[in-house]
Amino acid sequence: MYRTATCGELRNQNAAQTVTLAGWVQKVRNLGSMAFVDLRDRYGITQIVVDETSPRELLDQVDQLGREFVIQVTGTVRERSSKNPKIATGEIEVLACEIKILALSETPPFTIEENSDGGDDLRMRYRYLDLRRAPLQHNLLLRHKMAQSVRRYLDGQGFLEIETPYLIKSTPEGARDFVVPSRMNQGQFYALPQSPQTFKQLLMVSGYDRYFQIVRCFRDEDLRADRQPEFTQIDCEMAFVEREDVLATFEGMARAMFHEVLGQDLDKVQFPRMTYADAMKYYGCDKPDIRFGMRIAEFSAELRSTGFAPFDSADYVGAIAAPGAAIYTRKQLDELTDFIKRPQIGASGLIYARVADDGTVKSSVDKFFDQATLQKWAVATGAVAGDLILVVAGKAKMALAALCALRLEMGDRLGLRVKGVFAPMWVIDFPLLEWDEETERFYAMHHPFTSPVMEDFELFKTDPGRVRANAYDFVVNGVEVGGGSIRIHDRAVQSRMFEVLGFTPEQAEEQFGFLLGAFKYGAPPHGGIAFGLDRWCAIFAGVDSIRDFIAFPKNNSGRDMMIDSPCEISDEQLTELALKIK
RNA sequence: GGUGCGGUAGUUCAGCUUGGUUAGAAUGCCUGCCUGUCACGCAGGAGGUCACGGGUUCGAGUCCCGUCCGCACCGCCA
Repeated sequence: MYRTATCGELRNQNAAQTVTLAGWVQKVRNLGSMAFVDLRDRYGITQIVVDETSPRELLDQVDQLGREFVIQVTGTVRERSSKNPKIATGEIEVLACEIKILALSETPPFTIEENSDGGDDLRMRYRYLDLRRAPLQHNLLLRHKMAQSVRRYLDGQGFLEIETPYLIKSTPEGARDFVVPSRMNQGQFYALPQSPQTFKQLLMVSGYDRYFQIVRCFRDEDLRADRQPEFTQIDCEMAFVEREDVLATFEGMARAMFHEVLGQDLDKVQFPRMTYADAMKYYGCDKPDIRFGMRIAEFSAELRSTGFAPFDSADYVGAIAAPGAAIYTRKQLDELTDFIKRPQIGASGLIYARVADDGTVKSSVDKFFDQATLQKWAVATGAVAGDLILVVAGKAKMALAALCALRLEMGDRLGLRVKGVFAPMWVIDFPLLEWDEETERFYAMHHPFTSPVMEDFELFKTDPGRVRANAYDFVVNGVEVGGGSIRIHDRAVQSRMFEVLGFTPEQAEEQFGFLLGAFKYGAPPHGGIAFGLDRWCAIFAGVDSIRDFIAFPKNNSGRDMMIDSPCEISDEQLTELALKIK
């Protein structure tokens, strides 16, 4: 037996017991005729001591230990004469009588501590060392708890966990596919699934009316802090349901997770619902952070022909009021101006107005607007004495994006985006279709299997862009954590959808014939949702990047820096696959 | 595809704006001393292709151009 206890469990009540511990050497503190060794495993750190009562060779042995050596220590638990309240085992130490080295270690390239001195690059290359650090272990533990919580809840609701294939078929819609060449079918390729979408719908046709899967999905698109080429979805589908059934079921799941994982019981009232149109209007994006107000007020119409060129020529003028920010200095305002003038946003400028203590409004454009007009700005944005009104004008898309970014920036600066506070919500009534200027055709905003809101069905003929989708996103603190829809289960509606998307019947048949075929044999009404597990973990931990919730993530350019992939393959492999690299 | 920031000791960084003696700090590492440490302490030591290539200059870590790499963002992500 390698150990009788872990490094995190011994307390005063274990005093006088003989124990054997095994773990990694965190630190050796050699004081001459006595020495301390911090022994670490994933449960904690226990102090090993060798003192004047110990045999001389034990002290010599301790002197030979290096960081990250794996050792096994047998000794007696005793109360410390000077305790350390900072660690759980700080009351006790183990007086060693035998130390065995199980494995040597080279000096690691960075410190294996709470706050490592290693940079991202290095930590990724030595991910197996990085994963020894407590913060990473806590992250993976959090992820484990979330996955368990999901399974418990959904199992309790009668959902079956069913696996779907990873080697499937490439489709042109949506994200780029990762493809896998087939050796047995030369010149042909599998694609890795962007999501198990069509398979879960087929499972509904097959009568498994409640399905879920915690499943890896693959998208060959550029990465971000919150986007990895392979990521994990909590993928769910239900039959014989309407939107309300889906929302209620998964609101329940979210509550269970908040309770079980974070110990937070959310308000009993239903999660707020907001239409896509309202989200865009008041928050400038489809995933608002509603932990704080500062809603966008539009006053495009009122400000036309006032002689102020940036407003007169703009097709949109909007503003937000930052509470208490009237004290902002010129320098801070310049920073905000630069912030929205960045090429990523591309606003041409920022107009500001301060609300003084007496309620008068003093703006950067006083020459063009009288006090009565400025007062209207204050009323529209809800600004009161001490607030700062920030106005952006320009093309609607850009101005709303700028106001959205500005709102979040001010939220951060004013400490309104409080860690540990969660504002879950549903965004509903997304547009079904999105017009693409480049290819001059409609694309499905969600995916081509999303059901339109039936009362909008007639608009298909006249104004397809205005058809709403029976789709919904689950948003927490400004992050899209999940999304889903009621699906089309009617062959005729599905055909109509493909038609609007510019598919010929032949193309539709070739790409999705299996689904259309299945719908011939009795497809129940169904709908579902998928949540991004990695993102949900990051949200719960209050950080922006999902990388530290994935054991072995990829870097910015999609590389695994540890195993060094992707990499070239041998000529033999290429020949076998009938592939040629040009 | 694009924008911004960065690349200097094992590691994290300073130095670059204003080019000029032997490139510094902290930490880690090594050696010695040390009986209650837990960021142990004290003394000493080793450790550098200043990412790579080109250019400007009497002279480049420092200025310019290109390349590569990392990070963040825009496009993209049904």
